[in-house]
Amino acid sequence: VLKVMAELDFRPNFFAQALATQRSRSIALFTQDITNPFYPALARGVQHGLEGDDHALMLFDAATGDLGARVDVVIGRMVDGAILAVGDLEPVAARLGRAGLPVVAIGFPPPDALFDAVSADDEVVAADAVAYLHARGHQRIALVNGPSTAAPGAARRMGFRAAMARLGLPLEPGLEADADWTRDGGAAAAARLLDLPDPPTAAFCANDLMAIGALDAAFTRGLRVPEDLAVIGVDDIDAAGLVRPALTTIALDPDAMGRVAAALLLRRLRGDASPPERVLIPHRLVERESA
Amino acid sequence: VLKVMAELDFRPNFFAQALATQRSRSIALFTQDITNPFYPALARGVQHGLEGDDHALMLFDAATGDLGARVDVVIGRMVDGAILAVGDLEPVAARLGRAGLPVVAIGFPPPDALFDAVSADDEVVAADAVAYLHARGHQRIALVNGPSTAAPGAARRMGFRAAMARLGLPLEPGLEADADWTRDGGAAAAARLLDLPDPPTAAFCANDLMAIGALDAAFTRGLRVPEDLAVIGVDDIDAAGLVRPALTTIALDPDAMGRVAAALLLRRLRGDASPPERVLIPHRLVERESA
DNA sequence: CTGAAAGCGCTTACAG
DNA sequence: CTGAAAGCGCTTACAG
Repeated sequence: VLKVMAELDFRPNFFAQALATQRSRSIALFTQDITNPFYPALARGVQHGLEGDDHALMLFDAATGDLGARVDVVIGRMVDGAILAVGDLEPVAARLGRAGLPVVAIGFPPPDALFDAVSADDEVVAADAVAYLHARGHQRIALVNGPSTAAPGAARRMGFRAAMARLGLPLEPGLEADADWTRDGGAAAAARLLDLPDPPTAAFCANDLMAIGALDAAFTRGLRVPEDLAVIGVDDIDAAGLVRPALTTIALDPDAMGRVAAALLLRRLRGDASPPERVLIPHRLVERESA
Repeated sequence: VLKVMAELDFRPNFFAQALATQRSRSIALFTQDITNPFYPALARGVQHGLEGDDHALMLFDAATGDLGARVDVVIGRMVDGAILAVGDLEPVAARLGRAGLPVVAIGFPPPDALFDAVSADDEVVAADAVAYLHARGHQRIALVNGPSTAAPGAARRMGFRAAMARLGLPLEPGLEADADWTRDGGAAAAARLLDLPDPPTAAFCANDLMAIGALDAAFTRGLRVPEDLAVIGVDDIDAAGLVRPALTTIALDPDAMGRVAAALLLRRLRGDASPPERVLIPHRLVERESA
C-alpha cells in the first residue's frame, strides 16, 4: 500500500485531515509592514525557531487592506496559533483569543494582557539613545516616534520622557512628533522639527527608516549630520550601514525575537497553560557617524 | 439568525467549508528569499493585485528548510493556486501542476512551460547594462551572476554574452562568476575577479545585493568606484540609492510584476484555460554614481 | 421555497 | 489486531 502511495504521489487532503484532527499544524505570522526590513528578519527568526518541528509558517502582511478581515481568514482554525508583529495588537489579539487561538505578541502589550510577548526593552532602548545624545553634549533632543498610541511607540516615548526628565533636559511637547515608521513619514516629521524657531540639535528616531528620513530632511535643508543635527535610529537594518553618514542606531535582534516567539507558541500548542510570559531581548548601541 | 450569528461572532469553520467546496479562496506566494527587499516589494504588488477579490494571500519563504516540503504542505488543496518567485521553479511548478493547482511564475521559465509567467525581459536587462558600460568606454566587462542554471540567471547570462559578442568585446570564461544573489556572495565573486592578473574594469552584477557586495570588495582593496571598477546592478532596491557611491542599476518593477501575476492567477482560478501566457514587465536604467 | 440527507476525505473510538 | 462506522462542520443537489 505504501509503495502504491509513493508511486501515485499520494498526498492526504489537508482540509479533511485538519477537519478531523481539529488542528492544521500551521501557524500564522502577522506582520506590520513586510516592506520594512525588520520584518523579513523577524520572519527568518520565526522560521529558525520552527526548525525541527513540522508546523508550517504562513505570513500575513497587514499593511494593505483591512487587518481585521485578514485575521478573520485565519480564525476558524485555519492555523493553530499566531504570532503578532503589528502595531495595534490589542484588537487583533482579542479577536484571536476569543476564537481560542494561542497568540504571542512581538512588542509591548499592556500589563494585563493574557498572551505571551517578546520584545526589546523599549523604554531602555529610548533611554539609552537619549543618554548617548546627552553624553555628546546635546540638550535639545527631539523624538521622532511611530504612533505613540500603540506598542512599541508608547514604550519608546515613555522611555524618552523618563530619560529626559532624569537628565534634567527640557521636555517640550513641540519636540515630539508622531510619524508612521516610514522613511517619508520620518522626513516630514523631521522637517517640521527643523523648521521650528528654536530647532533641536539632535533627534532620537524610533526606527531606522524614519531616521533615514530625518537624514533626508537635513540634507534638503543643507544641514550637516551630525554637526547641525545628530540622529540616532533603532533597528540596525542593513540600510543603516549603507546610508551616508552611516547611521548610529540601536540594534535590536529580530532573529532572537522570532526564535523565542516561535518557541513560546510551540509550547502553548503543546498544551502548556502557565501564566503569560514576557521575555525581553537585549539590544545594543551601534556607534557610526550620524551621532 | 444572522443577528445571533453576529452576536456570537460566529465564523464558519474554514476547513469544513474548504472540504465541502473544494476550494480555499486563498493563494500562496513562494518567495526565494524574503530578506532580499525585492521580494517584499513583490509581495506588496501581489496584494495590490488581489484587492477587491476575496482571496487571501499566504507567503511561504523558501530560503530556510526544504522547499519541496513546504510545497507539499500547500498541496492537497490548502490553497487554490500559487505564485512562484523562486530560482529553481521547474521542479516545484511540476509538483504543483501534478496536484492540479494553477501556477504563475515570476521569472523566466523554459519555452515549453505549461504555466503563465511574468518577468522582466532579462536578456534585454543584461544587454542594456553591457551597452551602458561599453558606452562609457569599458572593454573588459565581468558578469557577477546568480546561479546561471536557473531563471533569471540563465537569461541574464545569455543576454550578457549576446551583447558582448554583438559589441565585439572579449568573452572570457574567467570573467563570469556565479554567486548566490547575496551581498556576501557578490563580494566573494568580485574579489576573485579583482584578483585576476588582468582584472575587469567594469562589472555587471545581476542584482543589487551582489553589486553592493562588489562595492565592498572594491573598497577592501582600496579601489575607487567607478574609476577603477565600474559597477551596475539590477533591481533598484532602496539600498541602491543609499550606498556610497550610489548604485547605478536597472530598476525592475516588482509592484507591476506582482499585480500582473495576481491577475493572471485569478483568471485561471475563474476557469480560464487558454494557452500559457508570458508577460514582460518594462525596466529602466537608473544612472547614479557607481558606473 | 424549505428542509433533510448525502457527501467532501480524513481520523479515531469501538465492535468483532 | 483488523475493519467498519461515526464524526469533524460545512455545501449542495434533491425530495417534499
